Amino acid sequence: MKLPDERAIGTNGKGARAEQTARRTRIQAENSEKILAAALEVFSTDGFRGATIDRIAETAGMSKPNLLYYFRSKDEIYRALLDRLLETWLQPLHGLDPDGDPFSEVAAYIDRKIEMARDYPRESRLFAGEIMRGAPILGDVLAGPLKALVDEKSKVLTAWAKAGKIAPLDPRHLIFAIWATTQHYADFDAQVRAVLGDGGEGRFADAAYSLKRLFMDGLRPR
Amino acid sequence: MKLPDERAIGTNGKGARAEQTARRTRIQAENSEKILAAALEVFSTDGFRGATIDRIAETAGMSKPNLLYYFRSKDEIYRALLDRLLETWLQPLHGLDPDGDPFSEVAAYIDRKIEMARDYPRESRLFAGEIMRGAPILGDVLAGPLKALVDEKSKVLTAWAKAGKIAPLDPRHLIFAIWATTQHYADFDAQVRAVLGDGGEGRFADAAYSLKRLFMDGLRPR
DNA sequence: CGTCGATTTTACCAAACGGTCAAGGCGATA
DNA sequence: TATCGCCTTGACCGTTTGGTAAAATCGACG
Repeated sequence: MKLPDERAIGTNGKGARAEQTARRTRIQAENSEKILAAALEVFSTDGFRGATIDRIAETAGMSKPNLLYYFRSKDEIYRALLDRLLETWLQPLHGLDPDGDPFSEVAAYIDRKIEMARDYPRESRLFAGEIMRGAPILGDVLAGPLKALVDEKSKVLTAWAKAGKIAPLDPRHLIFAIWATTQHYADFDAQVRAVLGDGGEGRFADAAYSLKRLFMDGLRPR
Repeated sequence: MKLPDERAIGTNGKGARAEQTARRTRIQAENSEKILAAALEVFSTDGFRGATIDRIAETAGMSKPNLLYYFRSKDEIYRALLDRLLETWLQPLHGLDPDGDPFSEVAAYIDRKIEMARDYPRESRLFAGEIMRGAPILGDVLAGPLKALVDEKSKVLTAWAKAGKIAPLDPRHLIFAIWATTQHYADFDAQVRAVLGDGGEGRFADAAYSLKRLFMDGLRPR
């Protein structure tokens, strides 16, 4: 998924100075990676406005002008981060198989989303921060590709409901519920740990188990 | 609920200059209110680090030095906001009645939380931002009063489960699920609107309905 | 091992930032 | 309406911020 790049208009098409080089070097690959990793750390906790280039540079272990040799601006780093995260982020929903068993599919989707909350909490928080400030960068992606994907999978869920295989819930709100509950364990980790108290070690496994029970059978005793 | 106030140590106990006055005036009440309202707007979208006093002052329609006559620092405004929000925020959970009917109680709780997401989205985002950056201010409150409240209500849910009135889910993860799904409609409003497409007018009512169905009966068809 | 492009650094800039200060304007009360 | 204390302001300060310019250094390759 490609983010629209306004640099393409009105410039020579070249980005940061490092991109004006004859070919991409080993050092460029390494340092760009270090910068993106550091930026993920900083942006995910301080948000776009609260993050500073100095801090990202410090976290990446290099000087600010050196960082700006690889990315022309704070904005460019932020966009690069979002851009390369998008695919990863939507992959689990893509995997929802219309031909599979509805309950296995939903359970597997919950499992994958909980794994992502556990393994990529900073990515989750980066997205959350972008959405919470009104999605100024991702707005078009949400209304375009994301909506399209949700619409597609909603049809699958509706078909399952029509076939009597699952309860006839609004599929979009069901998807929201899965997103919300799973990402909660990444975005609100501080709260989850505080409430669960010391340890809370198995919180992701426990969450996956509880959520699957909840989504399958709800609270009604059987 | 009172936030610890480190100003109390090492100072004369007086806060901003407006607090050194003989008694609280009408103008003080009005302007403090205007400032807190503006600060809520700014902090909830830009986060603590991203928010600036200038912007808050501008939003409140007054000069920066004038604002600083009522609050000594950015930090003090932020703490004041969180402090007066805490009670409001936890009230719905307090209302969960051990003597009520389990299903009515949970349904009512979901309804109240969705109402709050609809009516106080900025408050929701303010809290979310504080938690997402690791709860540096609210940490003690989460591990103290909040954990205590959750523990208390968890006992209620566990008792209901033991009596066979609801399914035996981990009560804390159930509470997390209710928090996550309801606050999602405030914190991720931009995404919800984008996915639902034009209108999305009835989204809060639809969400309340879908969530209650989901939490009651889950996906299993009956 | 010399060369030339790639990389890094030092020094710097203008604007924005959090916050202070002293002086002047205003409003409630007598 | 005069007074006194509350309120507001403009000017200012040191620091941080996003970003630039040019010189110095590095390193891959012939």
